[in-house]
Amino acid sequence: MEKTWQLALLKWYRENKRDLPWRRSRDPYAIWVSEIMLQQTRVDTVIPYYQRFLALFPDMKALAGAPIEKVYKAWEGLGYYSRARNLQRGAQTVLERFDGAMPREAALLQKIPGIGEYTAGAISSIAFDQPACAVDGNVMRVGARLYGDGQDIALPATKKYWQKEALGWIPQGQAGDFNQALMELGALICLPRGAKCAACPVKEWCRAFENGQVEALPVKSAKAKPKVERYRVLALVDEKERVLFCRRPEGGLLGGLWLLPMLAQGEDVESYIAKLGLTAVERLPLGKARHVFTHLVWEMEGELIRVCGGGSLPQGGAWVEKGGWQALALPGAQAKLVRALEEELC
DNA sequence: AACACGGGGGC
DNA sequence: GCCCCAGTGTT
Repeated sequence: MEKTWQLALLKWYRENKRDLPWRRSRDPYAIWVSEIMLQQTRVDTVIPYYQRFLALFPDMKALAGAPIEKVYKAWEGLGYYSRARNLQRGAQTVLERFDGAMPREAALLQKIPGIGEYTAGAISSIAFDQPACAVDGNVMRVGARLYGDGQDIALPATKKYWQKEALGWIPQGQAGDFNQALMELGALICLPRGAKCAACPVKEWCRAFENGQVEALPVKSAKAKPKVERYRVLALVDEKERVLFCRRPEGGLLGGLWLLPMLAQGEDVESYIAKLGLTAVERLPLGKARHVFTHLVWEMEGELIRVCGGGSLPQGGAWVEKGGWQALALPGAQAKLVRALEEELC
């Protein structure tokens, strides 16, 4: 054990790192986009989105000036849609408040919408080689095992602890590679379950490996069970074969995305239709669908209702021609019902 | 400190 | 079906 685990890890990273698209760029904007996409999202999922997004919005100005609808469409299916909105707001912020140049210091980066402690440290270290830490779930897992630490990583206080520790680990002038090396170790070797300790470059230094505690660490307290909500999903189809979609308000669940109107259990379908000045001509079931969010479950029952007449539109509502909804950003939550609708209409 | 906020992958 | 994840913003 002639050297430190930090240098062993760095050496391993340089020999084994994956060839990822954002690692081919030194453009802070490109690195920023990748870090936002990678929040709570796996590398394999992100890659195609990243490439499409950079082709669509190659620089900060292109993103800042784009219609938000296009930004949402590019994000469709990635989830956590406030990331897309904040990324654009962030680009506008950098152009207006920072003269178009990304700040180098983590503390300044954190003033940009969508950039929190982790992402500020990641951009500062990776794009600018500033000595900042970037502590995420991976880094806490690696730390907990290396040091045999049983603190609950679900607690904010534990994150604070590891941020302070991780700052002290950074080899002089190599923050970018070192931080990426920690994440790479967490992603490839020090897995949540089934860790590949035999292939680990720092196993000689690992307390959990030494004590047979690898699977027991890190400690993470359980989250509350998701709440179940039941909805009737309506595909209202008018005489011209147009379908009513509603755009969700910004900020909340699926903010900015388009959905078929949903009625909570107990709400009356007839009166909803009547309120829009419509008359139901024909009704047929579209089947059931279930969608699980982190904190919520939607149990939906779809119904196609052919209507005539028409007066008012609901909040955020619009009649969309058959097939026209391909251009809208639709969440995965209703994908099954929208497919069933398409089958009925063709 | 707790909660809201998506979706996909692994077993 | 259950668990996990390259977090941030709001309250």
